[in-house]
Amino acid sequence: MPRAGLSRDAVTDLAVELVDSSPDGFAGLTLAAVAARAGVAVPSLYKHIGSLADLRRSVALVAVTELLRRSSATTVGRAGEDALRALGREIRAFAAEHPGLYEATQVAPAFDESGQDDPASLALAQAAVDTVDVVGAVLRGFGLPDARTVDAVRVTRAAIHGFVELEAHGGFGMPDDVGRSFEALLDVLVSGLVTLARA
Amino acid sequence: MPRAGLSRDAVTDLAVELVDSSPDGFAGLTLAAVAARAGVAVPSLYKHIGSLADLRRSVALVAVTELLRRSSATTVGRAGEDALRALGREIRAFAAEHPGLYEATQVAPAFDESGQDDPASLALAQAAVDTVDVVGAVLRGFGLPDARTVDAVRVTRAAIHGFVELEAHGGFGMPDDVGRSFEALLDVLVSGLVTLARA
DNA sequence: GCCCCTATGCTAATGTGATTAGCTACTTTT
DNA sequence: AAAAGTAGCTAATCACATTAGCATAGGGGC
Repeated sequence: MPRAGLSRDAVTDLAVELVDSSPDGFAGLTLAAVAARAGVAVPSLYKHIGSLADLRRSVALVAVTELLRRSSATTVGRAGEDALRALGREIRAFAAEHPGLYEATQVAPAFDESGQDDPASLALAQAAVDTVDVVGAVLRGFGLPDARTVDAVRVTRAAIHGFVELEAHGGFGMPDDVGRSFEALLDVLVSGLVTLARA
Repeated sequence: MPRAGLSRDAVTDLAVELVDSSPDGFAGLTLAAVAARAGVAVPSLYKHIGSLADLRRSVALVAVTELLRRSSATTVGRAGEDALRALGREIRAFAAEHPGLYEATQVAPAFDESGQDDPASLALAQAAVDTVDVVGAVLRGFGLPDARTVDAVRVTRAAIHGFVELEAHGGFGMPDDVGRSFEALLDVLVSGLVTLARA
């Protein structure tokens, strides 16, 4: 029996491909499906990953890392309203191109109450924090009072995430152009944040 | 063997209770768990429901119907900004009191491409439309041009849903008061929609 | 009050998926 | 070339959904 030459990264890569090509998205991530792609029996995967939950977190780390990369890339050299609009569009584009990965972006790290958190979960938590920090940096240009910054970051994340989620799950039944509605969301966000900064 | 006296509604009610009390929320809805609560063997449930997916949609119908009821109740007699704030707070409160049901609210009706949609799915779709219509009615008070109404409804739904989702899934890591951030979301929404109406 | 019929419950069996245990053989190290 | 570790395998177990087929409870008709 020849070896398949797998590794943790190789398995994760297969899982990432699967998640974005499966009609079930992130929920379609099963060990059976990954093993089939790898040309290997299901239990063989356990030589490289600890469990399905572990693999899910690996995929989540890839997802958050990529979202962070794109978020950073699109906002460097921009400020204020310009940066916020670019960030919003980039997140929406990421979700459109990688629906499974976008879902994975919401996976929580494993909290081990014994304090023995695994490194992958720590990395995932850190990447998530970094991604939120990008939003904070983008909002610096709005001149919000320090006491309101956390609120503004939450509002921004909520608005963009909510839109992308509803869009991805077919939550918009009307035939009207969704891209236009997203621009309206950005308009509302920009003018609302400007008002919030004045309060 | 005495009969358990089940019915479609009784099974759905048990499922509704389960979904809100299970730590796994809507994902914790399994036939095994429902059967245990009913004091019945798992296959017995099939006398009352068609499948797990069918039961999920039944729960979703209960959830959307209740959300619709509360949304309507809290907005009657209010208008404009007042109505929008009340609606937002009510949806957030519903999600806090019934996390499982709030999740269920996002379940899509079954689309049978043969055109043979079952009545439960039609009812679910109708209830969902009615719920979105409440948002539309609330926004009437903002004097938006007709061409912008759909955008505004989408923006409003996205913002509120996104916030509630992130909050429910522990997406807000900072220790700052989340209720205050939600009020900020409503502030941003109100001032943003007013601006949108002027554009 | 008795019989029949249907609805509601059951057990048994199948399929999918995750996980663990234990075996074997490839590949690298010494 | 032997030793050692690693990466694959099969077999078995567990949870859950689903289907098939059986038994009976309990109400409607006589």
